[in-house]
Amino acid sequence: MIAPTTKDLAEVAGVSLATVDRVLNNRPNVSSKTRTKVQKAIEEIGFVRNLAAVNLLRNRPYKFQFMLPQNGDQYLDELIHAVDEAKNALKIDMTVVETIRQDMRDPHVIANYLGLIEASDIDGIAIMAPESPPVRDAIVRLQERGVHVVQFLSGQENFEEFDFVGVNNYAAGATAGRIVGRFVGDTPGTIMVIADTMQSLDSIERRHGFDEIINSKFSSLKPLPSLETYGNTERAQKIIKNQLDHNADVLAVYVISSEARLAVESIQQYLDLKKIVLVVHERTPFSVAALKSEEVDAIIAQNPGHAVRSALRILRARSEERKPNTAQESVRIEVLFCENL
Amino acid sequence: MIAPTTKDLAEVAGVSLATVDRVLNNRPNVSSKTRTKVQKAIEEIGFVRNLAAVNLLRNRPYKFQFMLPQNGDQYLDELIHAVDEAKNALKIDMTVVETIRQDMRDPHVIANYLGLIEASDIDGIAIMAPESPPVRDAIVRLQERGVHVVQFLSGQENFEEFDFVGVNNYAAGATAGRIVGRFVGDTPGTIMVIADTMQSLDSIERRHGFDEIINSKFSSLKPLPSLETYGNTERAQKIIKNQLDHNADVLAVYVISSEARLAVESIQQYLDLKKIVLVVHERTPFSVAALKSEEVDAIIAQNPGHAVRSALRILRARSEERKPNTAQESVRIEVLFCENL
DNA sequence: TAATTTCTGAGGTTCGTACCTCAAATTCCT
DNA sequence: AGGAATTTGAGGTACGAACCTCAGAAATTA
Repeated sequence: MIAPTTKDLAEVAGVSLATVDRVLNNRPNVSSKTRTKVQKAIEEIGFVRNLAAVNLLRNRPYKFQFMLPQNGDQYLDELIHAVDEAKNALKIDMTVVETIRQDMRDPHVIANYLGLIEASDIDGIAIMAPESPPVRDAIVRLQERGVHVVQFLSGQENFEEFDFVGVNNYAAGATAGRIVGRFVGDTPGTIMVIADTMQSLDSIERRHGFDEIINSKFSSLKPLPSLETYGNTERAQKIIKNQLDHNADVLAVYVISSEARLAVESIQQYLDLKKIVLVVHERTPFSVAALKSEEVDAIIAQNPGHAVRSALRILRARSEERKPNTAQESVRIEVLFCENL
Repeated sequence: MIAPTTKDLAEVAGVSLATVDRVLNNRPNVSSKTRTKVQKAIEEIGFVRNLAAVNLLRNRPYKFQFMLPQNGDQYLDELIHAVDEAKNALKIDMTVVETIRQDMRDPHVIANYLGLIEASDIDGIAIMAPESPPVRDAIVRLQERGVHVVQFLSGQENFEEFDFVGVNNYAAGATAGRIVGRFVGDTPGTIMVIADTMQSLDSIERRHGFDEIINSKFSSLKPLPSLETYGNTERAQKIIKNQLDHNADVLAVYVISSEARLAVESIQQYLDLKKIVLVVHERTPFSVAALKSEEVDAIIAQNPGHAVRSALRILRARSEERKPNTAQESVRIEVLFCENL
């Protein structure tokens, strides 16, 4: 029942400890015959490296970074807080985490920063940056230099080849659609959709998922064209008012962006939030308060703490040349009402 | 930046390594003056045991048990599956997990089994057993014998003093109430509530939470008295039919138990599931299929994989004399629609 | 066959902590 | 002050894997 060691492995394989070591650590000068012999023995006795021993010998903490946006509102604060919590929890775990803030508006700045990172600086990085070709290339090169990368919450397209932590935004939008549809009931009317910007992949995917459900399941409802606030209150109010002037029958509002405050505070000027169905994304002090006061009807959220830990587990696994546990690492689309906060 | 070792600690405290060892491992024959000196040094330099070294030296896997019910349906299968998955994931982690099945109907059998466990047998156990005084006592004594215990999903009352993994059932019931209320809309009518048994604390708490929300927020709806199936199909059908005969205006059904199949299949005989609002607990193949076919409108779930990992992390932390990370270990009340499965 | 290259084995050291023994120093008690 | 009890120090071993060196065996080439 006791775990086999390299010594047992050597014995079973009929080779010396030195050879076992050469095979396990991919050192040169091993005949392919010997190599297979050892590998067969590994299978046979179910040998697994003793991580404690490896880490002890390593005697250097794993160093990971989180690259977060420079600008944001409450959801960004939540993320930063989640990273800080992880820092404390990982003190015992030979892991050092630091947060880097980047202006995400210019992909070249991001790509440039990534281009300067060497494997000797950090073991891995979790990147929350909008999709863009320069960033994508920088990530690929970064990985080639031996730095492990996790796409964090906001991903590059086609992330099969990268590790990704975050929700399926299409499904998140669809979930929002389901809730809006069911909560509104049978009354025909329109739905306002507000985003920070529709440039980002996240917003686009959420919008697609939302429309798909509304159109297929709740055809008495009509989603209006997306409004983009660009983080500007005046603009937000103007375009909202404009859309309302042309659509008197708005029954629901779906706020697509992760930061809901600006949008919600803007529509509040023109609509009675208690009379319409309002679905937003992400749990923040603002959205929670609005949910409790029943102005917001549901929050679609991805748990930042979970996401951060998940990213760290993946980076850790990659650094130790293990496969991440995929079952554990998928971030759930949470639906929050005021009862299950 | 490099982590301080016991050697550094000894130096700062102005004592020998042997004394540091005596303090760290609570050995006798240390003057209180010396003890405080060392403890102050620990604070000062922020010393933390190097877990890798401890585990290496320990050279024995942590052994944990999950005590699950003997009888159950699909949710039990999910739990067992989750434990099995954890087994594989933890091979690398010096952790051995085994599953024990117990007939949960007789508390004395459970208490008796727990009474035979010694700290030399296992390091910790996650117990999923209904509330009862003999079990409660057995757990207390088990802990006194040095075996770490986690209440798993189903807890003894007043679990402040015990570690508990699972959702707040009052809140889970309230969430179900919220969904039922919002999905039904304004039509007045009654709600059928079906449980396996109302003997268990879980069911009672869920029912309370459910009633609280329905009565306070959706007063046009009237929850009917709980029906108890006792896991018997014939009985279920009989009592359901009986209640329907006296209440023609059933608009919704809330299935309280973790195993929804029996109840849902029974009401299906008498009601068109697509016409009523149906909320059930726990994600199982059955409930997922029913959700997809839109017979079930929402699933309130606690993720078994998450719960299992959480229980194991707590047991591990306790075994290593660490504080569990409470933020991470709370199990969320998940709300599942067919879009966010 | 001899010279050369490639492979394998034996043995040592290191990481940080736990646990051990034994001697020496300090305190306590009469 | 003397003896006993308590407290402290010095030093060792062990855990499992990574990495090192060096000698010698085996295979390959000339």
